[in-house]
Amino acid sequence: MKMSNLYAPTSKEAPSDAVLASHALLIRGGFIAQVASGLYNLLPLGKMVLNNIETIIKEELGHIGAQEVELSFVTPAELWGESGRIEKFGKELLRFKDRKDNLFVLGPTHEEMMVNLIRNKVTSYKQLPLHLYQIKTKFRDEARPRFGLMRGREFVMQDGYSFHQSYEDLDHEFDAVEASYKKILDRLELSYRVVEADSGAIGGSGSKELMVLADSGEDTLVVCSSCEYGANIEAATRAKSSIDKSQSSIKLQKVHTPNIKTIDELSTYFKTTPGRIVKTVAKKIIFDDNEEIVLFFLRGDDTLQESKALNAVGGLDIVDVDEDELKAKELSVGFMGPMGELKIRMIVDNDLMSETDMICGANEVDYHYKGMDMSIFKTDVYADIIEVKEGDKCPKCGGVLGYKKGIEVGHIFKLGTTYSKALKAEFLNSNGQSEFFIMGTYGMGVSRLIAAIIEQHHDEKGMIWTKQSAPFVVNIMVSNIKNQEQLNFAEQLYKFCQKNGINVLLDDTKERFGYKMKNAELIGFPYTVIIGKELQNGCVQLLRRESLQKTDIKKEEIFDYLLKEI
RNA sequence: CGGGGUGUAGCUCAGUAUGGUUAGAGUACCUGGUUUGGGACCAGGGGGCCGAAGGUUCGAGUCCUUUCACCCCGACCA
Repeated sequence: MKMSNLYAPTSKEAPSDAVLASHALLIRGGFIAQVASGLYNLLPLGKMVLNNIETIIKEELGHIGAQEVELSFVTPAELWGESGRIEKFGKELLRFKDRKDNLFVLGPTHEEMMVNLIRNKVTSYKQLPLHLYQIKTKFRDEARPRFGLMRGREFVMQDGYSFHQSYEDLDHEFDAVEASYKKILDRLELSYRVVEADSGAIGGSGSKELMVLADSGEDTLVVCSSCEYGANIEAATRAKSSIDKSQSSIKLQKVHTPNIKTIDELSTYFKTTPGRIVKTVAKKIIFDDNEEIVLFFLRGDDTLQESKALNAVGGLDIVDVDEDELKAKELSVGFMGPMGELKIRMIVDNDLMSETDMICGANEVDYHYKGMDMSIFKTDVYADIIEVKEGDKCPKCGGVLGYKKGIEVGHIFKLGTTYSKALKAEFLNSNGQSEFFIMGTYGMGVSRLIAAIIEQHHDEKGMIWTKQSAPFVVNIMVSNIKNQEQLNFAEQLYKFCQKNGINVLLDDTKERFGYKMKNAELIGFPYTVIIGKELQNGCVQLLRRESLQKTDIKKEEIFDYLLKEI
């Protein structure tokens, strides 16, 4: 490819609405162009990078026996009715009707379609396991698309679905996909972490996310500094805290605490640590057909993790409660607690189990109890509902936990029979009995990976592509194309690269040296061979994008040098 | 869906508080010339329904009403 033919409109200035480096650089480098909110056109350079990533994914998934298919982007709404997700997905599903007035949905993910593809066709355990995947445009009408390719409404995803006759077999495939996904990220030279994820309302027996580490990431991860443990903050756990519990014989006692409401005020007043105070958090939980106020109890120095809280009660949504609603339940802010005849559902954090000598609200203005014993609760109200803090102890090794930010580029999920049941997809086992398929689902955000790579590989001058993702690995730059000697040598090297399978671009534009250099740095070719004034001394220069170091190389040696280096 | 912000040349933005020549700059683009190792210089040139609709006024980019789009924070996100 010659630069003079390449459609890559670059610009010096960043678009005013780009916040993330990846977003700004992709636009400045002429990789993408925005169409509307969350919709982007991929230009030649962007498409090349996407192709490169897809090639790696296909190679790696091929190694574990997954087969590529391509399902229709337009999907019949009936299927979404069968699984019940037409309601659950809500407005995120883009619906429309065809000329015959049939309702359709643009596919946001393809569980239903994939189950439909194999049901009544895969009918025997002898045909299992089966892993089918596709790399395909998805559409989700997100409430708030943002950050360029990071969170678009239309995006490219690799989505795989596996079918099994046993959970052991699913576990096997799950591990194989994890290994395969890690290989893909390794080849893209990304630094990442595999973390435990919230399985959410769908349930299932396990779910992991692959997180590319970047400060700009939208997810908060809890990671251990001394072992491999990592989890999304929505799913992270910790070792039980070791609060000193020396005294246990103190009797329950009501204490006048005039206008003392906050955990800080209470710990000062009682001369104790926040960890010995029971914090009461009231939330409204939305269910399918009703809503309910629930009290959550946790240590004063902990905070409620809303996803965990929601999972603990099995609701759809968790929202704040206003003071009037609390008063209607005879609760008052600052003095709420578990004591008394409250007809309210209560959930207690695991960490409080079997504690004694705690302080809690008395459900009476200006009063608290001390000497409270947690044994008043039955064990079935306990759940893990706290948000792990930095500095907490690792549940695996006891090491120190800290936060990191991550970009979710992959999610693997043991689905079980959720969809096969809903869509009545069965096979006959070796005893001739009918069983639902046990499924796994695996997704990787291909277009998001473009952004993720840049978030991890860029500097103030531009993008820094890795060899496997770069649109072109070598850029041959002719300093002055009016110089016939330079041009001739460049053409010679260009042809040599092409013949030897090196992905090469020849910058034969009429621009001046400075312009070409800035452009090469912006686009981020891993290597640029500068053919310029040093040629008269028999030398060319090799610029490495990552270090920005220029090395003089004898012109007759550059050929072998490139072959060796790339 | 709540809160905030912005729409003027391809791009980045002035101009709008206080209405008044033909709406500006930088950059990009075209032509000619000079330059040629870090986004060059000189001269000339093209490019605007001032987001859209309605209104007030002798007169609207500027004031009023409605509306649309885009961005940010939050909620949401298999």
